Amino acid sequence: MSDDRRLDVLRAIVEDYVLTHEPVGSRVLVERHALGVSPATIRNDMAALEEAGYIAQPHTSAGRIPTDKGYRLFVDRLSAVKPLSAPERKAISVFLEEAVDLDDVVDRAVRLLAQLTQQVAVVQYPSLRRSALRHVELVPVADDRLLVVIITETGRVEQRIVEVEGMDAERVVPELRARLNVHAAGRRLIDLAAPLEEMTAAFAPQDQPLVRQVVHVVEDTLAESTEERLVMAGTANLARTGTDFPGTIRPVLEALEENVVLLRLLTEMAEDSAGVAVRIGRENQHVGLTETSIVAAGYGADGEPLARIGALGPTRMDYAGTMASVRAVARYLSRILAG
Amino acid sequence: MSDDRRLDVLRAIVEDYVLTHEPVGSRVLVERHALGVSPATIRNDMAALEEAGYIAQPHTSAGRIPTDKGYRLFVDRLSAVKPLSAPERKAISVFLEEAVDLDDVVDRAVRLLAQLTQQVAVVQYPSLRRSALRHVELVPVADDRLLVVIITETGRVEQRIVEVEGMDAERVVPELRARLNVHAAGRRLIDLAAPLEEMTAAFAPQDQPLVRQVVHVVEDTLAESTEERLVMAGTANLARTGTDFPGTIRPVLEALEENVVLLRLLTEMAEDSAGVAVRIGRENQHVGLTETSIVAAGYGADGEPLARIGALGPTRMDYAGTMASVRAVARYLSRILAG
DNA sequence: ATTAGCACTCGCCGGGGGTGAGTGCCACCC
DNA sequence: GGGTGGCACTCACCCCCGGCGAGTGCTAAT
Repeated sequence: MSDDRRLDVLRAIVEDYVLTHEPVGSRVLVERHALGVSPATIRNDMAALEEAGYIAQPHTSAGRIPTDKGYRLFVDRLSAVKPLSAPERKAISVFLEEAVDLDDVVDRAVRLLAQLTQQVAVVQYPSLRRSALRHVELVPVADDRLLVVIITETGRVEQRIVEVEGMDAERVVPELRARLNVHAAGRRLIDLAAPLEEMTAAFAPQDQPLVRQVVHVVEDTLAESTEERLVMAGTANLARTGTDFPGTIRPVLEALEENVVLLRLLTEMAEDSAGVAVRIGRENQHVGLTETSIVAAGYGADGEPLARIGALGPTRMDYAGTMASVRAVARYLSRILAG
Repeated sequence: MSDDRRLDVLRAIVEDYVLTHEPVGSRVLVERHALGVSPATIRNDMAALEEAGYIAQPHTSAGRIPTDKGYRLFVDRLSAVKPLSAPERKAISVFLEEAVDLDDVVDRAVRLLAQLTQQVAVVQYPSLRRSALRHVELVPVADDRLLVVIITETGRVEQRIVEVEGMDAERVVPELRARLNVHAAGRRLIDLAAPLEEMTAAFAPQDQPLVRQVVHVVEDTLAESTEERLVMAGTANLARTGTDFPGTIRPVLEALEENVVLLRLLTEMAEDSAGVAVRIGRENQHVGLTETSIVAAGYGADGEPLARIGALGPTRMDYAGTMASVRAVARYLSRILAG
């Protein structure tokens, strides 16, 4: 028995099932794919594939459907990411380039991805952690309140308000603003700690509390909060076919509202050689997502991605197409942000 | 025939139907409500109510369900907004007061409302249009790029980047920053036009393009873009019962993704005397929302609301409870933002 | 190793009768 | 004239059942 043919059979089953949403039997398999053998032979292969856990039967007299394990093998070894056509790539590029600012870029990217994949699309905001600082601005807005505005190389602006008692705005703030920008400009968070510590030491003792507070806020803002923002589009695609999920899509929607869950998932996902990561069905431990698959890719600088984008849909999805779209959008997003 | 009793019957039908999600017949009506007459009498009343268009029969041998018109009468004349209990109010207040900044307030409010109503909750960000300006900050970030940061009385911070050729940052920007803050501080958009025009005229002719551009951005930012932000929670509640919507919830989810549609809807809705506005079923022209009702209320200053919040669910919803929750959250939101 | 043949399983579909909730109407009562 | 009991009627829902057919696993032959 040929192992190659068995894999061909698995590939054919996945492709047919994704297309038709119906269990696929041995006869249609030989009709639709040039397998060169009879249905009986296929049946033997299918029995072996089922034994190995790659496919399953919904009930006795039905065809086979792929298991999570079957999809995994398909994704890892049987499917090639099919590149998009030139016009498609052109359309993506043009659409994204029309964006007027970062929010618009992200918004367009997520809608585009939802449209392309016909799945739920998720875009994580560029992470400040790995993004270099461009400018810090301090604005006193009341006797005891100081607004800290942080501008990054990616064009992102974050603001925080710190409350400080007995602040001498006239004297300290301009100096702090100047020093901060000298020490911070162009640096990434990871390179900031030492220079800022040095800078703090240079201030007079009575000003140190204020300085420390501001430094803390700058570091804090870059480190945490902004990594947590993401936008989503295409949730309506979940309701496309009633048969896609057992019962309701409620648990999926609930999981999607937990941004924390999604963010953890995205950051956990390691990319393979093609730059795309895939989680299939129960590989997602989260209870609401055991019937879904997620395709994700990083964007930003090539070596070290700033953030990730992803597409989420039923395990029975067009992996090749989805992976191609996710990768393409991630690449154009990187290009836009770099330019 | 007593008109009062007919209205009692309608109220009883709405209440039972909302509770059971099943067409309600004459017998259960007299069993569950102290109507004091026999089922036969109720049947006559029901025939009259159906004739008048307030209720309908799904099929010949079924009970009655309310029509949109029936819900409308119920909301307008038959239901009192039932105030929340003291512990409930306390919990709302405490939960919202724990918020650390505006984003957090809005996020907590929307989740809270979704939880309370078991519907989809929507919160519109406080509108800058009616919010007074606190401070404008100008930050040159490159030779030809100027960052404009706008801070409002509600603590909102908006930023825009304007591109200007041949900007003399050293000279003009500080002056413009100073003048802007003198002329704009504490004013609402509606009061800004004249002072800004005057201010612009005071600048040297060669600086006018820059000044006009910045003024334009300030006015623009306050007028439009920021009114368009809203957050949503509880979409999973749409999938609670499969029977709530004919077929799928897909059109509803699609409509909900069109923020523009929701924003228009919210701003169109006029509040009644109780401070709550209700749109029922087909009163929402938007095609995806003809099977849903929306309960909305403004928040912010009492006279002139800054923005609106709303709860959206199937027309068959608990109007009294939803209206109470929406009103309560709106009030506490107003209080938090004022404090 | 592959294949044709064959018996077997079992989900799906359509038809049909029974059931019961609910109605509309009519005659009657106060 | 409004309210009521009685009654025939309608019709969605449920369950049962038999036929159908897709698909399988097994076996024997090539």
